[in-house]
Amino acid sequence: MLQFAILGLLHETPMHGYELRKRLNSQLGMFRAFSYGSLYPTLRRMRDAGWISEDAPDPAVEPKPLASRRGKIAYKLTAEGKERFQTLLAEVHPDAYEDEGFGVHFAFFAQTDASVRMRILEGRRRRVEERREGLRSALSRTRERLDNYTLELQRHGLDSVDREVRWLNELIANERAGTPPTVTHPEQ
Amino acid sequence: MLQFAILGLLHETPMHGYELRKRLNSQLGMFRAFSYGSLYPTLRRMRDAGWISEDAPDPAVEPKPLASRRGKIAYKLTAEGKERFQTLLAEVHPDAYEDEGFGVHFAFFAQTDASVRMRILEGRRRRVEERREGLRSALSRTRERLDNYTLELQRHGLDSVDREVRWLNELIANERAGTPPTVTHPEQ
DNA sequence: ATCCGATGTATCACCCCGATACATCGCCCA
DNA sequence: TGGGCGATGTATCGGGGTGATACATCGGAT
Repeated sequence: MLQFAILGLLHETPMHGYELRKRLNSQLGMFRAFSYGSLYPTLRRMRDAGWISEDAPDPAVEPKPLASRRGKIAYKLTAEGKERFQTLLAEVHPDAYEDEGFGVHFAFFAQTDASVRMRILEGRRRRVEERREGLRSALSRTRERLDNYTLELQRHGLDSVDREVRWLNELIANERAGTPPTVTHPEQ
Repeated sequence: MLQFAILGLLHETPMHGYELRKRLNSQLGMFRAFSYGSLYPTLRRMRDAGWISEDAPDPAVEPKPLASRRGKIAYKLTAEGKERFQTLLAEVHPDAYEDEGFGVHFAFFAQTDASVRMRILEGRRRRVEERREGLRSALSRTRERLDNYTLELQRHGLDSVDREVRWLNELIANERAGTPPTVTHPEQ
């Protein structure tokens, strides 16, 4: 998943690891936050796999006698990396509508085929509706046994899930109407 | 955090690991789901720490020549475990209003001191408001550079955060009014 | 002149998830 | 009577993520 997000961001422009992490946590974030402890090992794995290449800008402009001279590294996609990204964009693996992956896939919808967009949105809706039904029945089953705080927590969780279903319904309706983005939100 | 949740559930009644996991994911879940891969190691750590003890019901009712006879284990709190739970209930560590811990702490509010409840709710609100401001400024800063899908994702995230702030405001107002639980929700 | 926060790369210990294996039990229905 | 099947139940393992930390540079503000 992190790999997919990195491919997508580097598809726009080459970037340093640091900038990559900032974009990861502001654009795709909100639902997921990545740390360096996962970013750098993942970048190394991707380089070894051949999806990306590293540009160490100046080999020896300032040779600095200190041995610990760590240079800045600009990462960019290789041809294989671009191909890999297109492949991932086109497939509708369950990852695309599970919690961890949906946000990332959605963030790249502008580059995704319309039919794939629809399949992902519907898969996600189905997934969230299943959870909603599970919560509903659990709540009605245990309503008496729980104190009011626990109950309120359940209710709030159920509300959140419900809200996401409605959001997905709007998006799906707009996709069908051929009005993909720009849902008219009254801003507060 | 898992430890706190386990202490709280075992505080009601002794339980098997299996039942424990079910309760964990239905009552405190919604925001977090625990797996056996974390549950059993955690139980072992807690047993070693002395918070809980294991009851293997029948030592040798049926000695079954098969060596692989794994018995059911009922976990229950020790005196130290109860004390530990009370300590955790009383302290207002940042964990209590970070994402991972807030849900669990809230679920045990019925057993929590009123002043601690208030401090946790206010801490959580502050935390979520900070995030909201971060998102707001990030959104207005990058509004032009983003495609409409990414924008819509940001907006939905912002809405969610906003909704949580309003929820916390209601809860805090009710706490102040001395009407702790049972917020009047019109049920759909 | 100096301090400080942002930029930048990197690692480590600890923890958690998802999948899997294995075993028993209660229940239905054929 | 038996046979299947889903729920109950304990347990582990690989892969991977988090949070903290270390180190280094650089531009700007005081």
